[in-house]
Amino acid sequence: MSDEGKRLEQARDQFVAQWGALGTQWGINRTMAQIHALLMTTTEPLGTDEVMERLQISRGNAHTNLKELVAWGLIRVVVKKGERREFFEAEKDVWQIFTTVARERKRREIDPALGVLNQCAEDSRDMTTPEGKQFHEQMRQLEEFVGFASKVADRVAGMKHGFAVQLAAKMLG
Amino acid sequence: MSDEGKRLEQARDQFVAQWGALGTQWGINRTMAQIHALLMTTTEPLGTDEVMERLQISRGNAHTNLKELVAWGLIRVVVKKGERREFFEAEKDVWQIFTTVARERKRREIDPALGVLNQCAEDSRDMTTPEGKQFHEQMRQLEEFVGFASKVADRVAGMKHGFAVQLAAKMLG
DNA sequence: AGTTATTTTCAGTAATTCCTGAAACAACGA
DNA sequence: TCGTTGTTTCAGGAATTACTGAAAATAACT
Repeated sequence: MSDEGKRLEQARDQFVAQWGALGTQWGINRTMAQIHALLMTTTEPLGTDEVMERLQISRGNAHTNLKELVAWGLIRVVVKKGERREFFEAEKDVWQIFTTVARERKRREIDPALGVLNQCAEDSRDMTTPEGKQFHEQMRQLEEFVGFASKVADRVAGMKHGFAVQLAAKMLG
Repeated sequence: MSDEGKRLEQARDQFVAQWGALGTQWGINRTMAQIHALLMTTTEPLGTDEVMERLQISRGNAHTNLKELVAWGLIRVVVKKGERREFFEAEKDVWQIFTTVARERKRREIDPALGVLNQCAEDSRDMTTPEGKQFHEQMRQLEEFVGFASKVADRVAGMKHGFAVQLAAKMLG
């Protein structure tokens, strides 16, 4: 292999390893983050066996996390003609990746919180003691804020890239 | 205890339990989230023993997570005069809570990612093959986006509540 | 100084999360 | 139909993370 080929391989390995470590910080399991990193930096779609090989992981592990990434919408199944097995390729557009992750995190982090807060605010609506009123008020404020965050997330995740850049430029400017 | 007293206690227990469960989704350990929920909905500052009692946890666990919450800036140490032991009270203002969490998450999730991407983009700057160029380009785009997100996060975390509401109203309107 | 109250640390254990490897299953062609 | 190739599931084990309980350290008082 060419010299640059080796360097690329090394750089990619670096990225895969470090992105995997970051994943754990993000509450995403290491393998999933590693597969994502690998596919994001590979032009050709890869099959399960190649992923297993490159990351030195078991078939079950590769399978589970590939499917999970598909469920998130971060990678796609690709069928090559003449090939019976499935290949996978990652979404490469950064804004797309961001909106996908944002939607998923909202679904998993914000929406359930909103449910809890709704419930708690409701259950304490008619309390009359100072302590009870304070509790209700705190729940109400949290609910309001999280509901608000939810709307913002929806709006941002629905934006076209150009529009988001414009908005953010205004914010930073 | 009064009837409403019991209902409040139940409501709070609900909140504490569910907020704890949510915490795990957020990558925060259950106990830490529970203590935070308890203190957020309690007017009087609580001591370590009371926290242990209310959540049925060990001293070590209570201690560690109280200190962790202090480190995050989500709760404060309070000294009551005439009392030798430490008491803790939570920040109750929702916008304060949000900016604190935002800052911490940025520090733990965004900044390290930026480091990795910087490195990888740098290491691949001079690659000449198509595959190498593509890799570099992908790193560059990720780096650009995450750097951008970093700035946005700083800006938002530094905003006064009123200004943020205004901005968001514009976004949602 | 000694005594008591409180905080901090940490070795060992419990709980949770993740991964492996093999078996079961499905799809296809001969 | 059967054999082959590829996919999916899952019981058991490995790795990680969280918690306990008690001992050590610190601080405050007499």
